[in-house]
Amino acid sequence: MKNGKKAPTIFDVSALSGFSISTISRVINNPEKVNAETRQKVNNAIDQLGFVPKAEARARALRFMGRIGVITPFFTAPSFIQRMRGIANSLSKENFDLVIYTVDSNNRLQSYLSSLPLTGNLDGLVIMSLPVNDNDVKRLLDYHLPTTLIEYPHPLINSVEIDDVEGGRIATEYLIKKGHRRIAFLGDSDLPEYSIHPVSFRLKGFRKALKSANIEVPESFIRLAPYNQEQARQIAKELIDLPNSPTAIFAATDLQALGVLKATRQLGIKVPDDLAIIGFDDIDMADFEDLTTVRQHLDESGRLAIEILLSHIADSSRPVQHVYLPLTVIERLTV
Amino acid sequence: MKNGKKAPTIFDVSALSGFSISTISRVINNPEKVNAETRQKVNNAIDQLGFVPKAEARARALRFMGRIGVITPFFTAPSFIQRMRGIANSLSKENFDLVIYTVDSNNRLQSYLSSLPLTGNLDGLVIMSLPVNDNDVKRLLDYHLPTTLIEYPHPLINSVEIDDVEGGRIATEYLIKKGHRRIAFLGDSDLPEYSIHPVSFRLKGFRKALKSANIEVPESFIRLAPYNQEQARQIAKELIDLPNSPTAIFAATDLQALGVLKATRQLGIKVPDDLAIIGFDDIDMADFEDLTTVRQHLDESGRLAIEILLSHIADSSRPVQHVYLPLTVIERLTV
DNA sequence: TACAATTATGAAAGTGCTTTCATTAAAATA
DNA sequence: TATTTTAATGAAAGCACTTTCATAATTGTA
Repeated sequence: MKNGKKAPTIFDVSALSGFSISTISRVINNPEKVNAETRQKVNNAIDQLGFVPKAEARARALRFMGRIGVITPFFTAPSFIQRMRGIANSLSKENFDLVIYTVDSNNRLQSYLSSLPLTGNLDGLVIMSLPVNDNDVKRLLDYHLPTTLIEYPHPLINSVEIDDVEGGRIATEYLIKKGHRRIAFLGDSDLPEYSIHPVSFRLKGFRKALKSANIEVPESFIRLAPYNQEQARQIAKELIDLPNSPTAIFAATDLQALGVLKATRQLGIKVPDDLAIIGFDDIDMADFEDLTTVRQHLDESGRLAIEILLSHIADSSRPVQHVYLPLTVIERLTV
Repeated sequence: MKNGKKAPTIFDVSALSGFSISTISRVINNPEKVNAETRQKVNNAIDQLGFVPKAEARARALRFMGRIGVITPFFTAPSFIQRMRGIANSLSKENFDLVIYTVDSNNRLQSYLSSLPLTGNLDGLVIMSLPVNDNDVKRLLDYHLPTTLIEYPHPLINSVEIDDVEGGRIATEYLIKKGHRRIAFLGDSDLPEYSIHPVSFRLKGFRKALKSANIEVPESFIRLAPYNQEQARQIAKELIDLPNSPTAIFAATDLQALGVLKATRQLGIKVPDDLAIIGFDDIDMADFEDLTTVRQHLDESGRLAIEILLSHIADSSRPVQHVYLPLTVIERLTV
């Protein structure tokens, strides 16, 4: 198969197969554009020589690597996955490879952030729901690695964001408009050090809306719990057991809202009559469960991030873009 | 530092500094061969432009980081995502990058399969729920690209599989043991040409189990529908409306089982008393919905695939491994 | 001071690939 | 059968550098 010689080039394959280098290149990159018989012969020659195209030469000729990196928190929350889906979908249409870097500690985040821009084997980077500091940004800029941030903004870098305060406000106002006065808030706690915490902004919006409406919230109505359904269910039960319990709960993430919903089912509480529930995110399951929620269009955020990124890769003179995704209450059956 | 332009090339530095590209190149690669004053000027120009020689960057990229590719069907079914999660999780613990190749057509699959082994970019490959032919396998082997298949086996390549026939049998027997005699089957149809179809094996198991138990199935009890909840819900309603309707439904995927479950809620049918439902896969949502199902431990399949892959990367003399994942009925509340 | 060495530089020829464009052969249509 | 389309191929022009070789300027030597 391989003879001990120098690494074979596309020219060797051309010589052995009798076809031009253009055809060899085609067999490798656009096999469907070449006659089956020819393709077969070329492939034979490739196999015979053990030819492996050099990535560096390829990148040089193409002027890009065809590879986008995504730095994302540990693959676990449904919302991350839906963003990823948006990213993967639009990327595959554009014929880019997707390289995923999962972050499970501050250390790892920093290590990615400091090495990735230097390696030169990425055409662009998406940083999802993770904080970057000025130093990281400077490096990204210095090494000309086009980047889009999702959820965490920075003035010098493209971003796709939502206004969490506003989102919290919208959700709460919706509840108020429906006549609720005793409204509880359920958010997540125990966030890992490397991650960001949008929920605290949603809480801010919650407070703001109530203040505008001149409604007092007892502190016992504001609860934080680890981000999972089990704990949310637990808290929901506690809230329901409170004397003068809330008539509505705003859960700052859908996952937790679903936990609350489950609690109501177990307790035989009627939703929305006895208790209204509104979530935040609009994950896939929200639709299935008919959960009323604030949609932030997760898939779209991924799609958009890629769109912006690719446009900046194509034309790096474009000005930095900061896109705000609209937030809307999706009315379903739980309020 | 950088003005919004394209990434500068050695030519830009040449133009700005007034020296030829040869000199620029020398300043970078053999600084001692160029006059100190010239070198200074060139360096100034380099700094001014923020020029980063691509090749050098790439050299630095020779960091110790491996790269694992995963070829996966279009990022959509929850089961794929859970497998991915298993993969991403175990990979992030090791020093490997994860490159994702999403397949949305036969063409693309073939193009990945024929080009990936050649590029030498990957240290290992996982092919998820996608069929490979002997030719593909030969290429993988010839180019020494360690590979693990998930769900679709091949004698010459590592694989992580489940026995779908057996799974269908288990689910059906479970229903029979619970006293059901009129059992319907709901599977998915309209599979894209490039994908595999485990559900047909589950149907085989279904038939087998019924035969062993001497139970006849009317053909009207065996239904296929596109893979989504909406259609599943529709079909469920039709089944329920049948004269002498089934007392149990085996949905060959959880997603469809959940569609059925939703139909029962809308129709006010009591589960499991009026209708029992069993699914297959055990996706996250199954737990939330208390769906009785056959667990195939999706996360684990991803984890295992990586484990096998890495061990083969470390020691290529290892014999091919075919691992069968156990299937068990997870008893929850719908049967 | 004449001539060889040395040093600093640029022109141009690679490097291994991709892609555009033109050409030819084959198929489809009139 | 003549003519337009389409498919399959090759020639050649990039791509972003590195390297070789030739040339000019400077220094060293007798």
